[in-house]
Amino acid sequence: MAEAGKAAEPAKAATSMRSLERAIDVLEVLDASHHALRLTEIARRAGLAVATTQRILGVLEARGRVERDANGYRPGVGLIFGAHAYLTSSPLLTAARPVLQDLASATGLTASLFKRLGWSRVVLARVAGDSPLRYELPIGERLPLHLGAGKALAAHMDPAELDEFLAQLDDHTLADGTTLDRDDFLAELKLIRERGYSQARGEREPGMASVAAPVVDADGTATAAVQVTGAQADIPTERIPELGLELQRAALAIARRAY
Amino acid sequence: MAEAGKAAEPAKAATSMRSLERAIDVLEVLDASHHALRLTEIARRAGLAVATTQRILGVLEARGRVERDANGYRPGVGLIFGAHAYLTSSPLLTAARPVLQDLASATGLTASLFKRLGWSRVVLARVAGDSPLRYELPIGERLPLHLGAGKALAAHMDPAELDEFLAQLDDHTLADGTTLDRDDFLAELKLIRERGYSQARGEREPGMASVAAPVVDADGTATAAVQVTGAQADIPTERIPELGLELQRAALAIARRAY
DNA sequence: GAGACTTCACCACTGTGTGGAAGGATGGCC
DNA sequence: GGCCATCCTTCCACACAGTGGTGAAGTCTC
Repeated sequence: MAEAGKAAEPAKAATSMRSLERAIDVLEVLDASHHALRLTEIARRAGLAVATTQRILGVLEARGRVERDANGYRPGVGLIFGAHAYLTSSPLLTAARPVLQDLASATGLTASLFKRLGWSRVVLARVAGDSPLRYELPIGERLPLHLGAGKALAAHMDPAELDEFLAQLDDHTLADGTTLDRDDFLAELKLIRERGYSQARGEREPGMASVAAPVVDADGTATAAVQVTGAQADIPTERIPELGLELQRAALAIARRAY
Repeated sequence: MAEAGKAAEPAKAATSMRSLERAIDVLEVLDASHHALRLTEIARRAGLAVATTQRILGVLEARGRVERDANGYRPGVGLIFGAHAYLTSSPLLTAARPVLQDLASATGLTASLFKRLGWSRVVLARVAGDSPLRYELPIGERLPLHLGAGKALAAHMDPAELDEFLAQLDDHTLADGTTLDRDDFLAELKLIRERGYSQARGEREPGMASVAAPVVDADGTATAAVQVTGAQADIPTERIPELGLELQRAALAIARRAY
């Protein structure tokens, strides 16, 4: 059991602390759905007995981690604190913020930092370049690892992990419709590793382009990456090597301050 | 036992699901501290046995809700999802966003929405007046209920609750150093209730002023509030009644759409 | 290199968390 | 208006998950 259906996570370790584990499952079900869910539905998705699910939700609600109305349960305000605490206490982020600022003003593009989590990446910070509008809270958004700047992270997975990753990716397609060819993909990752930065044009969002470099931590693993994005017109091919270099510098600066 | 030391929460209900309850305690300890904590310290603050605490932290770490390095444990990236899910799925927020936008451009001030949680309030959304919104670290910030716009919420607590609130407030002081006088405070709350909006000048932040109105939900309780803030010079006393009216309109608009 | 501090692994006991089933509540349909 | 289908809630007895003491292994300080 325990299969959430998304298959978006690396293997789940068996552990003691069943109830806690299950509570987190419930929370993840809620986080994944974009609208309110009814008790029965949550129980089904989490693979739990209804009574158990209800008990868990009860506690979570009492603690403000979950809210409910006539339509069912939704994530609750209490969750905000955790995020706020993370955003203010993470050394990675405090290190990255000024660097992103510099990157954005130096290049005129939008600079962002994201971090790997499971088989996806999360946007942790973003600084818009000059183009003022960039409405909304991309922070916390979950993006794929195999598209756009995600490749900078995929390129630095160790082989075993990469296999596992590709295995669960098989049925994905790029935004323009083309299917992902395994060999091409591996070749590109190799190139990224050699060059030290990744680039993408219209992969995740049509008309957009991006360049990204991995931030390697003390262990030498790449769990985060810096990125600049802009309209394809603003990132002509000949500008890419220069941007790549600048991103590597930025990544290094972040790593040095954070770890 | 169970006393976290902060006394910042209303009475904790006794419950089944001990382990989950304790896990949340641990998370709250981490959320409250602005730097990494060691295992022993967390155990102490949460009032738990070290072994227990370690088991909990182990699970949380495996699930990305907690991170750790040589200095101890910190909140983890996983927490971001919850917040993102809340910010995108909350009907209150989707209802409020456009209203805040309007408020900000109509008044030229900064408009924000916050919600009550325990004995404090949390900033949920903020739209800066003229300058297009920079990204919002303030989101998730925890502010007092008895200062500035918090009074709009305090004014609508029921008497029993208000008593409890005042009891745990006794040793607080205003930003300018003056102590809170209970009778004055109650009188002000009464005025706020009658007028429908609250105002403050230099209470929480010197030189700043604010006007706020409560958003009442379906049950008639005020759990959220809208607010505009600006320099004292931008909010002269004669402008306040007009602003108050506008805020009440905004609050009503939000309530209608959200509930 | 001794001392003080951590964190970690182990294990026997007991009380917590479990899930099935039965009782209410609600809503849609004929 | 009555019937059926869903969903939510409450209750209970059992099993096993969670507990916390203890001692070993690790790490930093002076």
